[in-house]
Order: sequence, then C-alpha cells, then structure tokens
Amino acid sequence: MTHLTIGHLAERAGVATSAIRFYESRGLVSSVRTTGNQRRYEQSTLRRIAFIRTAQRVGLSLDEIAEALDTLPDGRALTKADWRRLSTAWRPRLDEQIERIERLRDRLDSCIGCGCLSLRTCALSNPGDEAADRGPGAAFLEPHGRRAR
Amino acid sequence: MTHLTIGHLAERAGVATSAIRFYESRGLVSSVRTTGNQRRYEQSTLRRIAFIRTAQRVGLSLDEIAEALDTLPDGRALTKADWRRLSTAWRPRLDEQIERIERLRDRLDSCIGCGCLSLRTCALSNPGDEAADRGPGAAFLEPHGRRAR
DNA sequence: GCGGGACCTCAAGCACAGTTCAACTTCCGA
DNA sequence: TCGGAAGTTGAACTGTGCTTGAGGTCCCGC
Repeated sequence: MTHLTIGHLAERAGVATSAIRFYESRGLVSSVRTTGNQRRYEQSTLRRIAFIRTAQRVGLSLDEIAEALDTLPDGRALTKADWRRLSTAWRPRLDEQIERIERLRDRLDSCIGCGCLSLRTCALSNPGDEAADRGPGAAFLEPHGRRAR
Repeated sequence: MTHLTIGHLAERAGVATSAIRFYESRGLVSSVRTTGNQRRYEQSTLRRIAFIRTAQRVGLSLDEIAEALDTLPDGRALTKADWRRLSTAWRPRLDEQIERIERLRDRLDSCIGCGCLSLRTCALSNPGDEAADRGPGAAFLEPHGRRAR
C-alpha cells in the first residue's frame, strides 16, 4: 500500500482529516484521486506533514511554510538535505524567541524587586529596546482551540 | 486634569483608541462619561493598560487578564502589591515557555546532526514528552496585524 | 449486493484581538 | 460663533488555522 487514504494519513500524522484537506487547499500537500474522486496520498506526505507541524511549532505561518516548501529543488519529496537546510534556517528564530521571553522575564524580576509600575521608568511598561512604536512586542500565544486529532 | 480623554489615554499608553474601547467592552477598563457622552479616564487606567499589555506579553488572553483584574482586593486601583503578586504568578509561565522552545531547539539541533526525518524515531516529529495527543505543542506566534498605535 | 463507515464538496462558523467604516455628535481654540 | 479635530455607536471586516454541518457518494467486508 503505497497510497494512503486521508483517514489513515490523518491518523498516522496525528492531525485531523479536515486539517489535511485544508493544507491541500493551501497547496501544502497534494494527492491523486481514485476513480471515485477520493484522495490518495503518497507515504512522503507523512514527512511533509511532519515538516509542516514542526515548522508551525517554530513559529512559521502556513504561508511561510508553503513558501519554504516551494523552494525545494524541484518541488517534490522532502529529503534529508532539505530538512537540514530548512531547520538550520529556523535556529536563529528560536534563539530570538527565547531571548525575547528571557528579556521579559528579567524585567519582570526587576519589577518584582522594585514594585514599581511607575509608567515612565518601569522597563516592563516600556519595551524600549524593541523600538516601541514600530514592532509588536514579544507576544507568545498558545494556539487557540488547536488539539491533536 | 485628573481625567483623560480616550485619545490622550491612547497616546500615553501606546495603544489605539479602538483597542481601549474594546478593552472597555470586555470590562478590562472603565470610564465615566461627560454630559456629552464622551469617555473620561482616571490616571490609574494608564496602569491598568500597562498591566494588560504586559500580561499579554506574558501570554495571557484577555479573558485571563480580566479574571486576574477581578481578583483585585476590591476591584479598583492596581497597587504595587497587586502588581507584585500577579507578576510573581507569571514567572513560572515564562520559565515554561522558555523551556519549551529550548526543548524544540535542542531537538532541531539533534535532527540537524542526524538528518533523520524518520518519522518513527525522530524526536522532532514526535513531541513525545508533551503527551502528544492531548495538548497543543509549543507554538509561538507573533501577533497578527498588531502594531503600536 | 448491501449496509454502514469513510469519503466528497462547499459554505459557514469559531476563537482571538482588535480595526475599519459610516453616520452622526461634541469639544475647544481662534 | 464657527469649523475642524476628536469623540460616539453598532456592525462588519481582518487574519490565522482550522472545525462543523449539510447533503450526498464511495468502498469494502460480510
């Protein structure tokens, strides 16, 4: 069985079938159809989905992931080299995320110490080093309603 | 001038007026009205907003923030002690966030080393220690369209 | 060959945190 | 007093990542 039904793929990849159809609508995965119009997936799709989920955990949006997948040599079959190349690119992103939260935590600590909250001077109230009026601050949200399966 | 217009408050707090009205609709801040039905805010609202924004950066949803604000002694005027108490409660949350991303990064490193992507064994593809089929993995997204002002 | 579980499509809905719009009113300085 | 900036409301829209539902079709084991 080189071809998987959407249900089997979903089960093995640990995502909902609706999510897979959604990914397909976004061009992140592809399938062939049976004569009865049902989707059939190659084994490699399992890798693609693993890639997608991991990339999401790194903080990439589906659009960015699609873009990354599009840069693949000739558009198919994720190889080890691809994985290595792309995951290397993620590394700084994670480092940055960690750094941001650490910065916030440290400020929180100093504010706990001073009990300040004086808006003009408190480092916490004033993101400062992140160009306050240009970018968003570090905001890390758990994904809403998402759940495996 | 003990009372601020919504525009001044917005400017000093570094948020959009629409956000303030939104917070008010959610019960996060309150105002009194002029005879002409315009909102007027107390200085302390500035602190409340600073609190809200910081809490968001820690990863709390507006609902959780509202809940925290509701636990205040008698419902008004954020004090230093309140701040200390609440920010102390955030600390573990930040530590946890950092730990999660670090774990992901480390896995990424080991996967870069092995170039694996063999779905059954790769630690990256298999969140494992986070009870894979129950909770969401660590996913940290930048807030969409948010922008100071 | 038949029954029910798995699959199909398309549209709508959800959650979050706001922003934008239209149509209108109020406020304040010159 | 007048005019434009700033304020008001409610409804609709944004973006992300899916899920849910309705109404119908397919596939496979017994």
